[in-house]
Amino acid sequence: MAATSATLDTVAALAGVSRQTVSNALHHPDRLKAATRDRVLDAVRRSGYRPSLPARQLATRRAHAIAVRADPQQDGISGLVLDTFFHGLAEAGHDNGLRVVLYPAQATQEEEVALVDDLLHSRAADAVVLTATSATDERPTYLAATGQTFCAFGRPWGHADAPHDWVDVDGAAGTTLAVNHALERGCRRIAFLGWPDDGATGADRRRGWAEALDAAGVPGPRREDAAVNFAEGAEAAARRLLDLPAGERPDAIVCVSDTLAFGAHRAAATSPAAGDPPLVIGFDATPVARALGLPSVAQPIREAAHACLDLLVPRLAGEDPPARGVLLAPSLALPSH
Amino acid sequence: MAATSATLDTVAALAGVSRQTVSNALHHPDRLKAATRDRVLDAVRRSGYRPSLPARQLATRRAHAIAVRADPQQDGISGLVLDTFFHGLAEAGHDNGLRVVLYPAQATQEEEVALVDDLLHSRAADAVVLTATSATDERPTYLAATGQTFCAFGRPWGHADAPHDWVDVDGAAGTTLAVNHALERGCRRIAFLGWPDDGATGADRRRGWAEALDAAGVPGPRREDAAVNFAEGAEAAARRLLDLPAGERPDAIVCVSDTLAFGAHRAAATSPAAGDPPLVIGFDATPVARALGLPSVAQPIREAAHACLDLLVPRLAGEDPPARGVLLAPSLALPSH
DNA sequence: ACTAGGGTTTTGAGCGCTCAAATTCGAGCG
DNA sequence: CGCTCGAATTTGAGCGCTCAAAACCCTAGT
Repeated sequence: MAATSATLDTVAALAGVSRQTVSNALHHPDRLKAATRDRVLDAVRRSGYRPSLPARQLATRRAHAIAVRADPQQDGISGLVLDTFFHGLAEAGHDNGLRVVLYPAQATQEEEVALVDDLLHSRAADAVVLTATSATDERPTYLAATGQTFCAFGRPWGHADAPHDWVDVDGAAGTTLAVNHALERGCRRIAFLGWPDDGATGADRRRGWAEALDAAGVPGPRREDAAVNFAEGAEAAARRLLDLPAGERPDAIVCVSDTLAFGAHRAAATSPAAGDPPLVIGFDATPVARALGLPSVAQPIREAAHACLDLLVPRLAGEDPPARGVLLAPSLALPSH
Repeated sequence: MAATSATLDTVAALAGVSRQTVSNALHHPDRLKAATRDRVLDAVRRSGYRPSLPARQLATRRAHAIAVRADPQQDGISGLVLDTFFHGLAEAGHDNGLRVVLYPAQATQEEEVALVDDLLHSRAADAVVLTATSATDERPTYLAATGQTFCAFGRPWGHADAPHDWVDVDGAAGTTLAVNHALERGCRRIAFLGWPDDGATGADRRRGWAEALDAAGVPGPRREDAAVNFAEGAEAAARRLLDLPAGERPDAIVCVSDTLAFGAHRAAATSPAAGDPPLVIGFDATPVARALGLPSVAQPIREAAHACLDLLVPRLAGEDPPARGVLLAPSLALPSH
């Protein structure tokens, strides 16, 4: 309508009240007499007023935004998880009046920390959501030390009771689900196909497998093998398992990722079949697992994003959130038919 | 250092100059005498000064940010494309002093347009990058009509010479690459597996296939079939092609997506092999294609993101960008071994 | 009628920056 | 040696909002 967009003063003049009254009508309607409020809100409508975010940011000294890292790329079959996380964040942020700003991943941790520091100090964001955390990650330590507000997606593996907020998915619970599913399907020799490195995430998932077998009191030797997230390697590793003598040949393979499950599936399909092909179970419920018809552990990514905001929102309001860390339970995605 | 963070005035006092001189040292170093500039910059360093983004936004009436939609989810095997696009945007934005803010996809186009309108008017962003555009998309029309600054990732299919900036990947060129690769490998009966709908993107890719065959002057009947982005359907469709009599059976299948390629690959593997299995070529170069060892057309997503900014940056500066639309050439990703 | 007292509304003072206009400085020239 | 002119720097004003405190207005109590 107007040549230049409406401001509080414009609306105030239109409604015959003061600037502050308009602000109150918008943010503290209870402070106003009903008649005034309605009159003002009507003026707001007629003028097409839109509050200026920058002005609000400046006055309140808050960005009303959170930052999250944009990863350059995701290897392996498990992509698209981050997409979902971003959307969840944007959605939950929107519900809380927080925008989500992306920052590009940097080559080194130092650069990244500097960039985050900058975002926070220049008031482009009030808090950061850290993704892709690992045991050797310096970022949480630094951010915590400098008193920044943040929430990590990933447990503070290295530092057991690190003093910061985090959200994670219970990997062990996921593999336990997988094992129990295999048991229900009548499998008894349930092998594990993991990652060769000793990363915390992989160890956690392996533990869930081992504990589930313990709990079920399954006898017999326990087989496992490992490969990096690469289909060929996984296929070879799975084949080693399947080439075991008939009595020891696994009838199920619980995999630490869908990439490995993909490899295992190929091995199973081409293995000199002695009876039924083994049940292969993946992790991450990617479209690949779905396409192959493999069961796969599904992480509640959207919920994780919302959980991050549930921690961050009170924190930004100066209150303590209900918990320091949130551990979410995954589910098992079964093939649709 | 300081209890409250440094501002221009803090630094100015420290360096014994005025506020504006500090600002100039930062943004227009040429306006200052070298000695002054150095002295000021030193003071900036010592004070740990960080410019306040909101203050700058308010004064310049620009957000120095662009908005992009966070999709709830991507169906099919082609995920991760968006991840890469986001990262490219964040990266290119960072290089141009623009932040990237995410907005959650809305249920309806009206809601989405309203949200975008809000972002732009509240000065949370100066421009929008539209993704997932289609022929029936009202968003470009509306944004153009209201004079908003934006760039679409996807050609303005419906409206041939729509008056807005866009970036897209040349799908026809991609399938042409695929056909030529198949020809080089000695294939002569090159079929096409497309989508059943008459979407512009699918039609474009199909055209590339047809034209490449024309150009090569390949004789014989031209076979094609279609399926939605779903592995089972694709497998069935591919099987129909492969069940053709020996002389007509395709020796290569160019697919409109990796999801379809995946299905075709399965059909090829189980088909009553008459000679060599057919060459299956996918589209999008997802990890699945890589894992299966299929060639696949790779879209230059990162470049597309950068191209969007190359259009938007001049536009935001009030100049005309070098071109209205940018059509990027894809490449063919061959299996690594 | 007169004044507390509460609820309602307005005023004043910035938040930290950038623009434009005004001022000061310093050399070059007659 | 004063004067002009351009370069270097400063000043003033304001971007549009929120906070706190002040001013206002009414109703109830005596």
